[in-house]
Amino acid sequence: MTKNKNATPTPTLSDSKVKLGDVARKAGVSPATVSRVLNHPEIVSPELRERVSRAVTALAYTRDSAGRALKSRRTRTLGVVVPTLGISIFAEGVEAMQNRLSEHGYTLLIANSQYEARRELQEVASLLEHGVDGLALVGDAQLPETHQLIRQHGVPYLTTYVATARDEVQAIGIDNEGAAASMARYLLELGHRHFGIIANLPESNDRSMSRYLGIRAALAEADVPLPHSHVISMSQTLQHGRQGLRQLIQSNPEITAVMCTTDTLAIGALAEARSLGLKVPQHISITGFDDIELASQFDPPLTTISVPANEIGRAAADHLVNAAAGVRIPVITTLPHRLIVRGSTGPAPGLVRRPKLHRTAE
Amino acid sequence: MTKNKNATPTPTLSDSKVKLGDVARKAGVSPATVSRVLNHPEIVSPELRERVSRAVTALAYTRDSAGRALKSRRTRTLGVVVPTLGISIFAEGVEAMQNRLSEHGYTLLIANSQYEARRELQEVASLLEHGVDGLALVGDAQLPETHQLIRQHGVPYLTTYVATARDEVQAIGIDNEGAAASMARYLLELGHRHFGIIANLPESNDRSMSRYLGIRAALAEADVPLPHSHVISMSQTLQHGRQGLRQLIQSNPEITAVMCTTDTLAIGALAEARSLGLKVPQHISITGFDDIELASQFDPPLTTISVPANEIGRAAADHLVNAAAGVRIPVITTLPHRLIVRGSTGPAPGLVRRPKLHRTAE
DNA sequence: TTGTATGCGTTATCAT
DNA sequence: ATGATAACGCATACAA
Repeated sequence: MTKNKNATPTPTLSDSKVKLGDVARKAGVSPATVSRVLNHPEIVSPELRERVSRAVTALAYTRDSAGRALKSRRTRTLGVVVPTLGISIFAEGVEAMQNRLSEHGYTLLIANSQYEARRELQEVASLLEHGVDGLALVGDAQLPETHQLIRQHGVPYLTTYVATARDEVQAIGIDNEGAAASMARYLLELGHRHFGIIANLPESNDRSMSRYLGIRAALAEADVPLPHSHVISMSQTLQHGRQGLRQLIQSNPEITAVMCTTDTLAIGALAEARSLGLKVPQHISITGFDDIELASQFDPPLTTISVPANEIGRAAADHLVNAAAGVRIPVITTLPHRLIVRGSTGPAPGLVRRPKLHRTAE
Repeated sequence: MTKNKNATPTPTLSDSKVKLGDVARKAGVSPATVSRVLNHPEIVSPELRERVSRAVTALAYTRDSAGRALKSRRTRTLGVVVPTLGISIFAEGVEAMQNRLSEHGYTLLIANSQYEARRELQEVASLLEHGVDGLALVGDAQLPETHQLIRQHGVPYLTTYVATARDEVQAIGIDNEGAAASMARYLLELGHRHFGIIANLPESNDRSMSRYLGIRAALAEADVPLPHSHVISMSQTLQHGRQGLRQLIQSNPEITAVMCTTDTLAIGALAEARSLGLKVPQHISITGFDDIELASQFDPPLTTISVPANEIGRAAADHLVNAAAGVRIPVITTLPHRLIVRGSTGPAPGLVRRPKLHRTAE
């Protein structure tokens, strides 16, 4: 820990310890003026503004965020907690959010919960302690303490990837239940009557649960039974998608349509179907949810629901930046999803009814 | 903006504005003592320690990061800039890094450069202004200004996913060139003599460039020519992988082995090979790089190089936390990669030589 | 329009 | 071992 004063000969770039006062001295103005030029340039006379700006660049001055935050009570930092970055729609949403925040001079703190509500709480606590000006969560399965803690801190926050949330929490996302139901109805129209479901339903994944419930509701409405044995819960990997399909088909050979709550599971299922010698969609139809990049490129391409992760991330960023600036926005935003019909679905075997193409929902 | 003093009846959770002084008063000690209990419990008498702890929990006190940072000159925040989170190995690395930092009480600021060096510089500047205690970058293609800026701030940093970097920059990653060369040698042993390459070579992707150079070197050493027309540069999507293979094969039907610098390109190529009626590996061998989840699940499963993204993220986190604490670590870490032979590669058509299985390199 | 002066919440140095 | 006190760097209320 040795202080290296005057270690480098160049005076301008020598020490990173340039502070507001140094700039002020160099420009021959008061510290307050420098601060004004930096924060509200319009209220400073052009000449001083110019003088100060030159001094700033000459000294390569950058504001110290700590002093700034202490005085202004804002860190220009937002936080986000996602289940995992390993799921591409979350990675995409986070990236979109960061891109938008970058335009606003904000910066993004990221954390992941691994689908565990308790861990989510811990990460939220950590982010709050680090002074985030706002917070984005995913889904609607937080512990009550989590909401309590955030509110106690008086920090604006919202949840994403769902359209509605309990407890007056703002939400930006899609109607998972409705989307899944529309997918089920589409398959019903194709004549399918024997459904299998592969869903990842850990405790704190309410999105998959909503999707599952949406399917259930649509089938119930059409008086199509969905026995317990036709529903399999699997964690979200290609491997488990394969395994799910195998179990489903071996125990219930009558199934003609397998609905998965995510594309990852669905693509695993597609791969396994091929391994089992099942032709898709001639023998069996398979659907996903999310519309990840691979969905359109797989053989056969996957019928799925597109989730506008980019828009979600952008909207969350905009909303939080506004809220942090004190602008109250009462919007609960339900973003549109789309049912994208591709090659993995077709009429139930033995029927001649043709699928309608490219229906859009909502 | 109305101050709501005493708005809630519960005194303990009412205002988030509990500060160190409040705790001190409640515990009947000085602020200094509270600070000591929080930061150096061991130098405080057990009784006071106890009294203070109780007051802390009773008031639900959390330290204010701004005041803390201002005084201690550390934010307990690290920054990372990746090209994009859309590439799974980067998402995986970032997640691993965050997980590790979380254990240390650190928090992670994230930014993405979209493979643009100038943007990377901007994001670095932003992170530095936000007071990060350390910084992780990707690759070795930064602008000189980027390094200059970071050093000027005196912040510890390193670069990842590469084993070496110019200018004495610390690096944690794999030997991309060597790994790609070993893959090329493996294909040479299988009898291949006509190679095609699909690489994503934007200006600031030195990893792909290294891989490409590694291949080139291995082929040159074996006196196998690699004509210009056999090398195609494509951005990293499945679509472009398809397109790359099509162009390559249509223009150069003699090619029997296509090496891609990433799995995404390779899987696109595999998909296109199937569309073109080419059997893999009977007619053509295809290789990737990264070993993403899909690589082992595709049909045929992809021969590739595994990149230990988790280890990279963890090591980067550990290194930076140490460095931020003032511990100087001179380690440049080259992590091991593995050549993973799967079903997408086989002997060159017309030969009976069999592939050796599961060789590991380095 | 510009300057002066104060305090944001914390930690650390100094006494005691 | 504990308490008083002085910064840390900046933004703003107020004075000029």
